[in-house]
Amino acid sequence: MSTHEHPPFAVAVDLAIFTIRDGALAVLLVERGEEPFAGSWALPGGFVEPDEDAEQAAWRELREETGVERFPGHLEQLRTYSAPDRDPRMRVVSVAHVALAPDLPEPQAGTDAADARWWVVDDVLDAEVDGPVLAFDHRQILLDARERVRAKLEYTTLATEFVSEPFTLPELRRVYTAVWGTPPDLGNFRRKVLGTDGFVVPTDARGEATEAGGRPALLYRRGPARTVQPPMVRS
Amino acid sequence: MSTHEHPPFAVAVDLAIFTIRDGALAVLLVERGEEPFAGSWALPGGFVEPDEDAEQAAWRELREETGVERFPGHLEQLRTYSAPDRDPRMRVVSVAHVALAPDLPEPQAGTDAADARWWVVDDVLDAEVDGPVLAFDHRQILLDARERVRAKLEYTTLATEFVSEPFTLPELRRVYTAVWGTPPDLGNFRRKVLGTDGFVVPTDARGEATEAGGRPALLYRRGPARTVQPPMVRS
DNA sequence: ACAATAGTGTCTTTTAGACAGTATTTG
DNA sequence: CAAATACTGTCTAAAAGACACTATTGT
Repeated sequence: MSTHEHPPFAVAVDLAIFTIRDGALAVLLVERGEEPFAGSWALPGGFVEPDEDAEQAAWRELREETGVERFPGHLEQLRTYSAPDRDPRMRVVSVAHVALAPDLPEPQAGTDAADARWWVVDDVLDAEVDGPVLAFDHRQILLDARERVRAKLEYTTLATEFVSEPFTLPELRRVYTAVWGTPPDLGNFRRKVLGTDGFVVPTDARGEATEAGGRPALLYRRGPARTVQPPMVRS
Repeated sequence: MSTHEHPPFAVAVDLAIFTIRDGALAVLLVERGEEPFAGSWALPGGFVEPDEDAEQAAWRELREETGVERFPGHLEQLRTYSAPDRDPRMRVVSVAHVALAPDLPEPQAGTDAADARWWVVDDVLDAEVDGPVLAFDHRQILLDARERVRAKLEYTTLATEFVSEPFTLPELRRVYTAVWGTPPDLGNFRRKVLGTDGFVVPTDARGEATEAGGRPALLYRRGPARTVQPPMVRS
């Protein structure tokens, strides 16, 4: 490869930050205050600085956009989007990331963002009407990010990153229900989670019953296992 | 995000091009003729041009490096490597890709490359001695690429991209043997492949017996299925 | 007691693991 | 015929699917 004539690019990170809110998978979007796409909604993101790699930039943006000092969840690279015309201002290559976390506080609007809020993902992607218009290629990024999360719940223990410790199995099951859109069978779900070594580790405590009554659930913490084999299957 | 002060990056693609040669998984490497890492071996790659995205750049490099007009296999993005010091000359972000193909001709050395040849992947990554030294972070890229291929053979029909049509089931089984390092059980392998709708489609022809004799195998073509569910498992 | 939620047990079906056997070719 | 390779069948074990049942809480 030649060391000459490599055109300059800007390199950015974009983040699909997911959480579970009110039993649904939600994503953090910011309303753009400037052209292009002023008034549209976008995934939070920013440029990679000279002394950091894409992952460090993503962690930094994660703290800035959520207003949390130490982000409590999981972050991983999704893929890179590099269509020449994806940003009309200039050539920007974006290294998209997926982040998961237990319920986070309402976000702070950033300096360039008119507003920032959680959206129900299915309302953004699947709604016939009323969904926000997403800027740039962020609709595609969000589609890919949702599919990544759906797939990873099958063969990893990632679902535990959506709940704060300690947690109950019904809580964990609600994560699957929210992400997959349909609840896994109760008994089979418990059998799979408890039968997978290191998925969850029991505590000797139990949670509280709701106002309406009902048996309090046992509390668990995340186990050391990262994969589930054979995978849990979506029907 | 600010539209000001985004430092210039070069954006490159690097390719882990895999094929099966003599029953082993092989990867194409080029010997570097220039500093840095002159004399080391590297994954083929090049810079992304102003009017193309990373995938187009990867297809272009694929044709250039293999010397093939229409590359016959599969290409997908792996992940992006962006450590600030990964290239000592300047800031280069690399969008790595994985390519698979049936046996390709011996490669042509490119303009900057002193030499180019196929290497057995395990000799490059696992050998205690004698393995080539890989330039930049290409050892890590190759490790990630091999793991991607190993994993994808489990839950996709990608193995068929390693053989040319028409092919036999014993040929296809040798692909799994090469990639996983251990042969899947004969009967169970056939049951799984033939029992997965659209994995392979039979032809009415059969192949030729070897010189040493033996029953000729039936010939198949790739089917429309892209995923295998439940997955084929490595023991 | 009843509603609500958590948790257990069990029967059936599907699939993988292991491995023995049969079939068809060349020399 | 033997050697070599391709292919089939079968028994067992593991796991998932479906679904009924028991347990513990609040009002």
